[in-house]
Amino acid sequence: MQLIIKFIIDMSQRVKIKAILSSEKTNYQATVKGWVRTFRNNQFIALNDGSTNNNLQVVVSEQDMDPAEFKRITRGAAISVTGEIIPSLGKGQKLEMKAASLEILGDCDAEAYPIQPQKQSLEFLREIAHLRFRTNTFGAVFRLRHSLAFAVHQFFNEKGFVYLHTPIITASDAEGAGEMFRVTTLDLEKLPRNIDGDIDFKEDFFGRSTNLTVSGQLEGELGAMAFGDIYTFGPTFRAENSNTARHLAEFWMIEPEMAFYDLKDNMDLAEEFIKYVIGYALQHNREDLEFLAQRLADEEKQKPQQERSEMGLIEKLEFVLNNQFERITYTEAIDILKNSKPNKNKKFQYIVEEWGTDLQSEHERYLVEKHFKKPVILTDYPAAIKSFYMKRNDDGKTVRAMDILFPGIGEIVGGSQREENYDKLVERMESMHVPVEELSWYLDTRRFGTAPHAGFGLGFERLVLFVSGMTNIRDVIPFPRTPKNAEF
RNA sequence: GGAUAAAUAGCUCAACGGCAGAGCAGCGCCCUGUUAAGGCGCAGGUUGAAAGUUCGAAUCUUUCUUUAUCCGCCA
Repeated sequence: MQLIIKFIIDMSQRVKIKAILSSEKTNYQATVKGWVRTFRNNQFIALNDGSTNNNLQVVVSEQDMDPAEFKRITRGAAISVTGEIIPSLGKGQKLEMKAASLEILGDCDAEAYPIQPQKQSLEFLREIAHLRFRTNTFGAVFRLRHSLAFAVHQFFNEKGFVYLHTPIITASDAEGAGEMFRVTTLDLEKLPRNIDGDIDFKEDFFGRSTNLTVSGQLEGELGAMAFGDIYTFGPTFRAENSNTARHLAEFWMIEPEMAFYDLKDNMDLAEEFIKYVIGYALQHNREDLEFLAQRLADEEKQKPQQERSEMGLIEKLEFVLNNQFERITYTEAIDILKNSKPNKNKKFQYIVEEWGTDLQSEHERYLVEKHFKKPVILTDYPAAIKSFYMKRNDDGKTVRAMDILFPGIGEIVGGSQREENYDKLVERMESMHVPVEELSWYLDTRRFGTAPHAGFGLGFERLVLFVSGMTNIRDVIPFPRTPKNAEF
């Protein structure tokens, strides 16, 4: 607060529009710099500088200006204005700036500028992702994204976690988390071959085959075995040909890994974490959320009655904050689904019949959106459908896995307690054809002072998707990478 | 990877076998305390691409491209 006041007093400094609008103060000189959103009535400039979704109304007088200069005040132009902040003479805003001097910093050809003061489709704006930040919707989304990222670090920092940077380039392709992108400096026109005719990766940059990471978990576990609690937060790459509104080829994942945690501790942390960052956004991004809530409400009006959601965006976020996530086992979920109406009426595309099959999206959605109507943590999945590193339960059939399912998003968190017993882990790897030799460094944690531990992965964009109320994951990352798309 | 749908002016859409249109944006003029300002006028098109059916195709058929939605993979 002190900083803001200092900026206001020092009139030679540029002041952020957010600081001006959030203060009651009037009758002082200030300089603002930003981009013209609209220019109404040859008199009123709606100026936005990205600090807030709200614009500052700048009042200019045509008579006081050089006509050539005046014509350059166009939608999209970057300008610097110095003037007095006064109580607005018109309705619709409390404050406005009476311009004393105005400088065009950067012209904007209004005819060629694709951002227009009307509803533009999200698909079109996605094609001009380099300019879409300048719209209200994307301004709100990406300020929100920033806040959520900041809250992630703050949460873990407050809890004493160490932020560990796990590698982006990795030589292990044994994690089974998905198809990988190859990293190479080999000349694709002239690939070196060994005696057997295979590609000779000894000639490659790292002297071996390398890929982009699909998960920092295995390296994260190494850190947890020293620091106790660590988290990673970095880009993750999956070369899956996934064409959905909730998959990206390049996305940001948060992966905490905690020594001495069991599955319950893991769930408790995940729930506390999600609630913390949502709470942070509610507290710090009220205006952006209110704008996004309105946008969502307008969108909902277009839908048929039964498809509309019962809660508004902010209401939905507060509901998540104030209610316990439902915790049930896979086995309980199967029972609920078996006895559910859509299963009995054969409304499900995939009818739930026996224990052991993986749940389909429609089943997850039924549990979350119809049955419990809140986030659900599913635990203790059949071992056969989960990864090699998950700890086996005493029943021999299930593993200590947990997936957190969110309405509209599906799986937002996937995690587990890890198998800390060397022999059991190796046995499991062998039966799942995971190359034991290649992961000897990972197995060393189980050889030297192994300890119970657990962790999870949270898809950051899926979190932003949920909090922003957007529906396509491509609209919550600045420059989405998806199959057949790596523009910008 | 599979299924379905869509593609018309810069943008958002209409025309659904018979002359391709509106709103917004742009340009010109007018108005001047506006609120995605308003008024009058002008300009803007190889209807995603290619082929076919037809007297006639934006409209029907086929192929391709791109996009969206759903499913699969998953965070």
